[in-house]
Amino acid sequence: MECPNCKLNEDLKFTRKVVKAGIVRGVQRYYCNHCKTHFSEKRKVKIEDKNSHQITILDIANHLGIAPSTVSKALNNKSDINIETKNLIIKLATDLNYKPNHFAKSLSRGNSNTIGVIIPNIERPFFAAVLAGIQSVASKAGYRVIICQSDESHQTEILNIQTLMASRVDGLLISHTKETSTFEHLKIHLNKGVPIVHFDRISNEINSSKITHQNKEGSFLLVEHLIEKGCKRIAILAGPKELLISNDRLDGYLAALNKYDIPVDENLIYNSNFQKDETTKVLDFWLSLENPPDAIFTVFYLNAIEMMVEAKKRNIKIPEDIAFVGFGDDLIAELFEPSLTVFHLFPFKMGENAANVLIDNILNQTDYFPQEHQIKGELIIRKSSKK
Amino acid sequence: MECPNCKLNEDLKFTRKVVKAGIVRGVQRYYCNHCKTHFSEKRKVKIEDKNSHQITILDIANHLGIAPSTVSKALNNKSDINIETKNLIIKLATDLNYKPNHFAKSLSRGNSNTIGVIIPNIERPFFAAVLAGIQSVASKAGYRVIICQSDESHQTEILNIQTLMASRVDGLLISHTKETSTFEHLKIHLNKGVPIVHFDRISNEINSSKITHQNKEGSFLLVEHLIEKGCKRIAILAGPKELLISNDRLDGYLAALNKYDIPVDENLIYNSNFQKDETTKVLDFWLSLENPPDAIFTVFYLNAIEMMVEAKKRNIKIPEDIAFVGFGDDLIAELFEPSLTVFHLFPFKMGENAANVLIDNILNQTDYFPQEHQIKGELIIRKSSKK
DNA sequence: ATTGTTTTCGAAATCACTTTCGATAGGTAT
DNA sequence: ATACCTATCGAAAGTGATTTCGAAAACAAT
Repeated sequence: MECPNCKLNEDLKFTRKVVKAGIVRGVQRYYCNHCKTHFSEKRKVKIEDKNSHQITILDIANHLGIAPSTVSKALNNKSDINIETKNLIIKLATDLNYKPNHFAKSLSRGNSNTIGVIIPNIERPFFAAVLAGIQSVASKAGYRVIICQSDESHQTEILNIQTLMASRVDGLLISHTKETSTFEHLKIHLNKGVPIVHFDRISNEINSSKITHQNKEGSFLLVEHLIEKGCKRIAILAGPKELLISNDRLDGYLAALNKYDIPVDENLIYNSNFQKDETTKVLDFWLSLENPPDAIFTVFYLNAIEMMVEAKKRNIKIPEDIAFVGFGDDLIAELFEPSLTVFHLFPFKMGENAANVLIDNILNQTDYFPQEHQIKGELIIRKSSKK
Repeated sequence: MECPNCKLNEDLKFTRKVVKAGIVRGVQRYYCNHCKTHFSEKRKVKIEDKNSHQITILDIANHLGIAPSTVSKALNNKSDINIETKNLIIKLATDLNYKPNHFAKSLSRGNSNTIGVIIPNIERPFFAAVLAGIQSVASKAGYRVIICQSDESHQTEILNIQTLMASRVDGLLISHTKETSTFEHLKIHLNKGVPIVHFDRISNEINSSKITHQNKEGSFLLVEHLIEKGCKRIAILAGPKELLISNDRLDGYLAALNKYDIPVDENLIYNSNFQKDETTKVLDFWLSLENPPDAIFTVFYLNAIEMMVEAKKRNIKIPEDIAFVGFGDDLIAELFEPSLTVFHLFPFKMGENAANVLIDNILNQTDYFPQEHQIKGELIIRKSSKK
């Protein structure tokens, strides 16, 4: 091994006095006893390094013989700059195909231009549509979107929040899991000043902005429709008691019964966690009653489909024996036979709305106040309730 | 206005000699004629600044009286550090709830720990499931995921790619639009060293890794199944000619006909772009033929459902008059009446596989070679073909 | 000409982290 | 004791932006 220092000084005869001096990160280091200096094997420089160099504001500044700070001003529409130099800089920047480095920008500015979304499950068409709405608004406003799935697990939801906060998102859009009933994990961050917008599965324990459906109104309309069709014993498959929207929908049901003086039968109210095969059991339970229901309202439309499948197996005529209605809509609700009467939701619109509110909150961070919006739905009457 | 400098020196009598000196970024500046110095109104410091201070490696270093570089080594599992100091640092880091700043890390390291995904439409259950698979693998490997939708527009796809590259993603997962037939916009980045993995709608013009279904095999099985059921005139609703997968599926169809010596009738082959109402027109065209088909195979299962809806309106018996089979699967294919015979795909698995390949390519960036995988599918026979 | 005012520019600090590499204390053979 | 070697540490230089603020040129008014 030759000491590069001695070699440079042409003291070649001393290059033998080189000894090893440890290995650091996999590269051998040496010590020269002649010039009393350390050195290590040079790493090979990647060839691509030169090619893949991205244009920086420093490059632009050098080109023009000006300071990087001036370039920054030009590219960020700051007032403190001459219009001519500004145009010059912008022209060169486009010519050179300059792309700002988001990391440097975020590091320096302390924001990320990114919003985080937490949803229970991306494979549910409803949430996919919400996402699409969020994306469309966010990308127009120049925000990137990071999506996390909680998979209906409270623990995962907490982890997701940590991940997103570690990514320094500027704001958070969230729809809670079925399990979530404590909200401390969210409050901490809201208190730190990160705007939070709830959609669909909201929480009232947090002072966040909230986007909801017409949960109560929709239920009311569906049940009222059943009553008008002559149904007297209307069962409801409600959601988990933890979920606010379940209770809202239940309230709508109760309100409709109340308006038409129909007595409430506790046997006909079932709170479900939507476990596998749970709908079948509930259906059989209802069928086993002395006075079985003549209509079934499920708070989640797919459960109505599941129940109709089972009902058909049991030779029950729909809607003659039992009518069905559900909350939410989908192609399958339309094409299934009989097609399902539903309260149709507009998830894409909900996504757009939520993203708009969040971005508004982010921009007015110092003094924003939480907003609450409701997305209108629509009663769609199909065969499953046409007596 | 008092000059802070003179005030400090208690030359209070001179504080009047202050004149305005322009406005910069909205704050008034002044010039003191006594001490010949400029100054501006101090901005109010945000109160939250103190609260929201995130722990940095410098904080840890100061606490322990060591250098930040040492902390960095400890937190990144580098060898060049004593195990005891390392443990000390890690303990303090967890105690202080230290979260690394991704931006600083990315800026310094030159990578982002993020992968980009471009899909035509997040609302298609198939792509949603692929995404779920990608997410699950990526998050386990510590990668964030940014998702873009191309909305089946080639222009949007190009924009998406630019966005993702500007975000410095470490790798790209892409499924092309129906329109995409040129690939220069991708090649540029592949050549710059960004690993690319194609899934589902792949391209053979790029030297990328590719994950596909058993397109040819699946088609073959579906058509063979129809032939075994006695069908003689099998029509195919094929996809756009630009898409490789369309052609693969068409090839499978042709191979099956060929094997069983069934003549190919050009009238029974239709390349569709899946425009609104196109399926109805095609169905009517086929029905108007002298020799109408006794089976229809659609390359996209939803088209089969659409056609069955129309066929039922025309009092055609399924499968007696015409049998139906489709590529891809969904709850609706199972619950529609008659239920649809399909070649079932495993999109979640495809997503997992694609993400694994991409991450592998990223990690072995210097000398990786493109991989090609095929995800197995499954023939599921349902009522629509049970003659 | 003098004084007052605005506009424009750039040097330098900052953001939080990584990486390189010089230095040295301490450990083993000989 | 000497020669050789290893392990560990920290100073310093990036990484690519933004922001602050001093300075001076340019302009305007008296």
